[in-house]
Amino acid sequence: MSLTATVRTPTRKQVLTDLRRQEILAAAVKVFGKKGFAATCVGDVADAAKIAKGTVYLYFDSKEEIYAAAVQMAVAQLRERAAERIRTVSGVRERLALSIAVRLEFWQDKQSLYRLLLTVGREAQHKRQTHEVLRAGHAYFLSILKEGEAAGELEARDFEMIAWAILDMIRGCNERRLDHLTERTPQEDAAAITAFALQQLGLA
Amino acid sequence: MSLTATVRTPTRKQVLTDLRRQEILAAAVKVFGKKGFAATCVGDVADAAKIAKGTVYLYFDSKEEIYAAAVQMAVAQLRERAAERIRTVSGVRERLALSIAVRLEFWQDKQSLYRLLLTVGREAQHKRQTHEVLRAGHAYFLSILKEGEAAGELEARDFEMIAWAILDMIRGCNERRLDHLTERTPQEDAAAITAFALQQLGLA
Amino acid sequence: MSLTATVRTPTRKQVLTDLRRQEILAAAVKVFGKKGFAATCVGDVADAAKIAKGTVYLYFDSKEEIYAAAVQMAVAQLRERAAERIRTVSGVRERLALSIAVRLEFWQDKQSLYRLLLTVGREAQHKRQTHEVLRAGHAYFLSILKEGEAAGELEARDFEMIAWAILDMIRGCNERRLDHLTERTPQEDAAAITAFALQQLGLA
Amino acid sequence: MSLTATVRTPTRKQVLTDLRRQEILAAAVKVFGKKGFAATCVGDVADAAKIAKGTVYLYFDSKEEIYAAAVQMAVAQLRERAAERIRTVSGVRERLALSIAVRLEFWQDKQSLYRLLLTVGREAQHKRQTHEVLRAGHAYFLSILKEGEAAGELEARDFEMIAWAILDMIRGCNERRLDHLTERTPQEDAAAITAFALQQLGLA
DNA sequence: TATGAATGAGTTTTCATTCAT
DNA sequence: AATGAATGAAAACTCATTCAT
Repeated sequence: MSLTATVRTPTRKQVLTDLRRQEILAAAVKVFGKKGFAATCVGDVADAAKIAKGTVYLYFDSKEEIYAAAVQMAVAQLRERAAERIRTVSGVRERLALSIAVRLEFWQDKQSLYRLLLTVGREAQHKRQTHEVLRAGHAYFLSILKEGEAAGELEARDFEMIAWAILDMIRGCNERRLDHLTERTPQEDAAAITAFALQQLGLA
Repeated sequence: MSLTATVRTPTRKQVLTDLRRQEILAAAVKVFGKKGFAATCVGDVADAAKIAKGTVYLYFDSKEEIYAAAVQMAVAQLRERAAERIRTVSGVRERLALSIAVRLEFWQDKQSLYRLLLTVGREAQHKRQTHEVLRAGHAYFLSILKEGEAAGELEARDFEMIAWAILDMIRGCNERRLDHLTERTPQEDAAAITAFALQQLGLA
Repeated sequence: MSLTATVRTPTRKQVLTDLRRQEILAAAVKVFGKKGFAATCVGDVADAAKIAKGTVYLYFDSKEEIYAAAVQMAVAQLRERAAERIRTVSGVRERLALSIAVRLEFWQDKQSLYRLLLTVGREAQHKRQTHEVLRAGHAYFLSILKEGEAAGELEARDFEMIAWAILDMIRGCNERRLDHLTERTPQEDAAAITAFALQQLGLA
Repeated sequence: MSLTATVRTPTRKQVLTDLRRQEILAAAVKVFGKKGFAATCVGDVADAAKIAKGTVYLYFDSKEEIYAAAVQMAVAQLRERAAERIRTVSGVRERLALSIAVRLEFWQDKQSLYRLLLTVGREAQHKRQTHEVLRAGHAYFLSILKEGEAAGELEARDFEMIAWAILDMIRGCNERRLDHLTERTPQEDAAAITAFALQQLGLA
């Protein structure tokens, strides 16, 4: 009960609590992604996290809250990773190619996370969050194109539409791979989408 | 009890039954689209259709069957609409333009139906049905392109990928309109997507 | 609206009503006997009677009432048929042999009726009726034995018990035949049971 | 957390689980016996066991399984009881007398269990299980008789039929006592049935 | 009188959440 | 803090009964 102890204890507790929360969220992402929100029961999450059902409720108030936190975590990871590789290159061609490639390769080993975003992001109560992610992606590609125009690398076109088209194709390829509807690699898809975009931009 | 009456009776019953089914399906589309498949209970569908819960089961064997029928109805309607307009034109350019336009205009007044396909189609147990719809759409555009090649209107390209890209862009535009993320009209979107496609095909 | 018409009409109606009731009961015996009371739904009875579900309720107030009437009918038939053949013979041996044989042969073509009595008669609310039938059977065999004693054909024994034993064996044989647990004919069973009884009575 | 505790823990859990199962089964026997299988709902069983409806499903997968377990329990108890007393005697007379007595005395304080077997066993879906019980009983008496023949204590007869007759009489006596149609004691009934059997076997 | 579509209370079963240990 | 047995509200589905035609 010394001063130091009093100060440290909550911190240590906080760290442990956060760790447990992360473990539970990782498990939640896995099972929600596999079976969807409604078809997943709290017991499934607990099992996947190798803890008891009751323990889940020590860290989250409800199933809803678990889900919301899982989505939030997924989105945060996505943004962080995506931003990280892009700054290393310059020029429209390279930045486009890399941005597309990142968005296709990133999910390779995160299928359940992607599945979670797809299934859960569709549910009414999470629309807003999903829209934010989409808008951010669009803004990002738009900025590449506009900077290209500013740098004289591109002529003015309907960049808005092209940016959406790029996102749509990325999403389509990702979903098809997730659902085993394609045998192409992320790299092959990235190349095709990039070529597609360049042709629209008159850079082919 | 005239001969005609006797002959018509089963028809009349059939008509009434079909009407009820349509009513229930319309209600189902509405509530499934709003709350998702899992979060909607049969009572909700019944309430929306203003009938008793048990009555639903006179027309459908299970909640699953209602969903399947709703999707089937939507797909059938779309196909019919598409087929009826497509007969009026010939040539790759026109067929492509029209097919894309139909797929964008069709959903204008069927937003809850489209929402149903989006949300519910994502759930694990309905993957297969969703995939069928996607594959059918892909096959359809692919056939237009291949016939164009056979007719000498197009040179050989990666038609597979182009067909998927068209579908991806259509889907993206539709979803953005559904979510009020765009202010473009279906016609404007159709024109843009068609232009994209033609450029990829070297017909721009 | 003449006097005759007024008098006749209810009679004619009554006859028709009774006929319909009989038809429905015959159908009820069949399906109740096959599936039991609880597992049979009114629709099954209606189907078996080839009428509409609603029509059943024009002749009976409830499913319970159908069942009660069916049991009553079954019991009445049983008594009538059993009594009919017995008076033709005299002497303990013959009366016993014939009484046993009748009770085994009677059910040969009335399996669903017997099944009905077995399954339904077991249910709590129909205990009393079932007991009446059993007691009547016991009283009947007891009277044969007592008359035999009075006539000097038999020495005094525990006739009560022997009468019950005869009934028990008859019932056992009937049930085994009903359930296909035996390949013996009713006649073979009757002979065996009669031999048993005679041995107990010292007449073997 | 001693070694013993660690070793015992699963055992303790198992014991508690078994206890609960027994409690539920006891309640089930009571209500099934009173109202029959179909007319009893799981809530009734839960109420009788003074637990919540959902709790029942922690110990049994379905209403069907409860019934099956109850019957199995009854049969196992009967067998155990019979086997334990039968080892004390030898010779056809004694084994027969004892086997019959056990089957009559056993049910004295288990009326609702017996009622369960009677009422529920009659329902179509449980026929098979009931038949198994009957066949086992028959096989048991048959084996006593055949061993008696092998040991030279009995001459060959229609043992099949005699074994059935014994079972039929036991059943009749049991049912009459259940329904208050008799005032005899199980012991008196046992003596009478045994005497009956011995006379048929020429051992009287 | 006959029909069978409609009803809604009742049944089995699941599962998020609580709480005694 | 951790557990998992217990709870009971809610869901899918059934079916006896009613009633408009």
